[in-house]
Amino acid sequence: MGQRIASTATALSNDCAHCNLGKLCMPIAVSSEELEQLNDVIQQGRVFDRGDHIFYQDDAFTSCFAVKSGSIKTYTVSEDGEEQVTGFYLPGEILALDSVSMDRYTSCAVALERSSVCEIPLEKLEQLASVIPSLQHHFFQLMSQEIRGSRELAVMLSRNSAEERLASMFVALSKRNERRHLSPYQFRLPMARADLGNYLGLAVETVSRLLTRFAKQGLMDVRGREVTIHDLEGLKAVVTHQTECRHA
Amino acid sequence: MGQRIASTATALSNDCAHCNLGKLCMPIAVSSEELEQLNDVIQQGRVFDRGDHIFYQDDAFTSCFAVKSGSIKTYTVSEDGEEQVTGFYLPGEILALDSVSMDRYTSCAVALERSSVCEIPLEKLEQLASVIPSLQHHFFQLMSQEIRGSRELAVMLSRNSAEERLASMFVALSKRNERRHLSPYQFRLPMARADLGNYLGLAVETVSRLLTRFAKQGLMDVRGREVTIHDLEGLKAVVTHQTECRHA
DNA sequence: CGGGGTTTTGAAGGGGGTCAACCATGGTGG
DNA sequence: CCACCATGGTTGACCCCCTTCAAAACCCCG
Repeated sequence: MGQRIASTATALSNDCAHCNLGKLCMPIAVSSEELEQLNDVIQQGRVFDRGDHIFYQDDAFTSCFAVKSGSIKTYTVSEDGEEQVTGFYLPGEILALDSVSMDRYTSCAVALERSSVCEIPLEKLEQLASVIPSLQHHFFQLMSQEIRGSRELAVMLSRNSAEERLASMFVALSKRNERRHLSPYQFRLPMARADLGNYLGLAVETVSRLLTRFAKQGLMDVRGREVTIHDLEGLKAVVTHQTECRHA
Repeated sequence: MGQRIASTATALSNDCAHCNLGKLCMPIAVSSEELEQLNDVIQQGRVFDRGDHIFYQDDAFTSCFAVKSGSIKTYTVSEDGEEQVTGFYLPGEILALDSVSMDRYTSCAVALERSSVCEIPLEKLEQLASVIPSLQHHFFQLMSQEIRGSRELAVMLSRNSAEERLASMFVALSKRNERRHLSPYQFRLPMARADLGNYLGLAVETVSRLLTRFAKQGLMDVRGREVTIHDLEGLKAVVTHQTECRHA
């Protein structure tokens, strides 16, 4: 590992070595020379305001994106204009891996709050990955994880009740915050209830009703966008215990 | 039992260049020298009988597998013993891409009929992919497609009615048969109704009821395992037209 | 303070799950 | 060759979870 403390390093840390995320998105052991090459490929930290789009569905595909700060929502628009939320991305996570095999983006990506995003041009990345085996390996891993994640989501959406889906979502959000060394018990909800419902295949009303139920059960609490999880284990129990709860 | 491609001289084609699938699973332009290297990596055509397992959940992960003939079902087993079907794989398709980032397989894989399967040791493949850029590129594409496929599945399972899910499944099966240059209108259903239902998040009874409904509507027909699609466009219409059908 | 979007709450109705029974099919052994 | 049984598939009745429709409450910012 190289030295992390450099006198010239600023809050604007304009390369992967000094990214405040540590190596969350690129946790690979690369030499400093290789890291330099990676920096030539990755364009650091473009900023998007709330509501700004990183890319639109059917735009020509060129790059994947890593979230540096803030949060991003991806969604598709069907021919009848219906919006379908396909994912939420937090710092350290990578967007558009599902578009790699297409020449156009398969979804829109919009900032849910002021966010900073690094661009990873795929062509250059592939060239570099041929030269740095560990980088190739890492991208295989990343994509494989993405496959597993989507597959687990599919299973959850097909088998679990509304209650289980929502609990599972908050458990996942909690876990993702912990990964970033933030509190798994208290965090800001980046998306609206409607987005949550849309993503989970539930009506907004159902989401709302369940959140009040969770609150009454002492599991968690959402005031506006401020989430407080009182009983993480209890939430996890809701996810797995298929419909065993009595609603007295 | 009456499989078309079966018993004749397929055992002789012991390399990718002469595989009767053409380049369905490895549609890359590689030189003959490179193809030879690929053959050194890929172990051709091990045969599994109906019910045989290619791998089990939690086995040490070493390889992905390409289906050469037959059909494979993947499924997970939860701690309470429930089986969850996660995928069906036909000739030219690749299994276990979701386990690449794990040291153990995340699901079981079992042959639904007598099947032949090529083994692709991942470590060797990664080494080769570093040397052959088009191979690396192809695997990125493959995995990206897998991500997109799972994500589409998730959306379908979360938003579509039972009718739409099942219609969508048969449209997909039809497409996959067409890809293999087989009839998109007439094929053998490799899996049981229960597997279909489990995969789609439906009760067996629902699958059965819908199939008889589709038959009454003149859309398609399933006698035992023999599928005949009478009105492919009609089926596609069922998938997209969210709940517009009148059930007279 | 007022307006629009978001969230919550209530009532009603349907899609699909569950339970239960019946039927079809094919493999097996006498 | 057929009786037998096991597995898989079909059909019916009932009921509950979740969606839909409707409206009130809330909240954030101008």
